[in-house]
Amino acid sequence: MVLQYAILGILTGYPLNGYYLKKIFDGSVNYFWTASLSQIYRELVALEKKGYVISSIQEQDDRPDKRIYTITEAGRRAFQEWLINFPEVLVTPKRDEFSLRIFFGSKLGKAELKKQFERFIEERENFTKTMSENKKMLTELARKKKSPTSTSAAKEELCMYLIAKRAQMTNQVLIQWAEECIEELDDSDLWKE
Amino acid sequence: MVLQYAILGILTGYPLNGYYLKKIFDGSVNYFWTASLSQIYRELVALEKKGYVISSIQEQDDRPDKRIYTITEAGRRAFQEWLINFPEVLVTPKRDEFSLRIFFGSKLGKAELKKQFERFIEERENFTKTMSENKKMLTELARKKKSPTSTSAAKEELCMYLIAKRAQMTNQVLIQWAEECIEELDDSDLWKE
DNA sequence: TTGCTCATGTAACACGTTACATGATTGT
DNA sequence: ACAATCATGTAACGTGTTACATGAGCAA
Repeated sequence: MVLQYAILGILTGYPLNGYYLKKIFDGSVNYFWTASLSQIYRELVALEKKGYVISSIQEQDDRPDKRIYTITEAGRRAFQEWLINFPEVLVTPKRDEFSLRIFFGSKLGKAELKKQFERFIEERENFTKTMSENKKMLTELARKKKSPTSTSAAKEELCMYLIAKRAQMTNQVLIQWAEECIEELDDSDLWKE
Repeated sequence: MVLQYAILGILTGYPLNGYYLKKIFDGSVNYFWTASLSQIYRELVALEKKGYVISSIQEQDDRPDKRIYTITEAGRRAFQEWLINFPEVLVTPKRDEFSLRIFFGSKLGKAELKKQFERFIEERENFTKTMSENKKMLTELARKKKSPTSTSAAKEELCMYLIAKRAQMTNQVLIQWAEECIEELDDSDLWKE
């Protein structure tokens, strides 16, 4: 359900094929909602069945043909309705294997634990870089998209900024957390290795 | 897969029935890995098929009978092996409907957006309280559990502390983020309402 | 010549959610 | 009287992952 609305939300801006939709996903929505390509293809088919999108084939000579999905009026209405009905209970299942492993980490060696925290920090620092690259992609896309008025475009930018800020802030605090964990391990004399 | 190891990890400490296992889950692992009761029952059956746990019925007069699951030697080995083989690629799918809705929030009114951020802050503040209550439950449980040595018990406590700290820190930063979002909205003149 | 990107999809399986069924006890 | 807690489970459905199949163009 939620994934379908995420897809509809992206399609309100511009018609897209599944493959490229996934690219946009990876550069934006992906920070808070992940989806695989096969999932996206499946949901696009489901959305077309519902009449929320229509597809058309765009032939290409050098590359494989594209199936372009365009949102319908019914799709726009459905998306708008979903958005307005902000529910009290939201979907927030958590699946963080790293935390789980650290939670049970007492059976791991000190060196191993430290190594994992260091790797974690590295990943988070890479994430910071990836984010700024994605930002470029999104601003490029924003230019392609004709917004009805400049105010609504500015509103969209604000919302994206707020979400990007969240990603940045949590990323930052996680790096700090991991650094403190390493310190904590260094200060601890529970391991003899 | 991961859920099965999470369950095994808990069962290394003490034999439990599904219902109470879920309670412990909600008070600890739940911060980074959620699971429903029916999922836990299903995985316990799967674990027994694999020979990683064995169950026995504990009859009760006043309450329904309990099916107590005890981890086997094979189960302990499987868990230990899983833990040691810290993979490079970890499971971290994201499903955060709140962020998704805010991301597409430009079509929402300013008042509505502010309301949602305020609600978000409230929830986060409740979470802080819940955490400290859970902490009490966990320390009670820790007393029931006989750890082979005091050092390993202390190690376990350290790991739990590190994970609790993570939950606290991210929670804290999310409250700060939401407060800044409200400010940002207040400062903005993009809405006329 | 090996692997990546573009491009679409199917099929099988694994995992997660929701609803249903049952029923005693305890607290408000 | 009503709701919550304790306690276990099944069944149907919805969602997510992984592997497979196909194939051209392009860069190292």
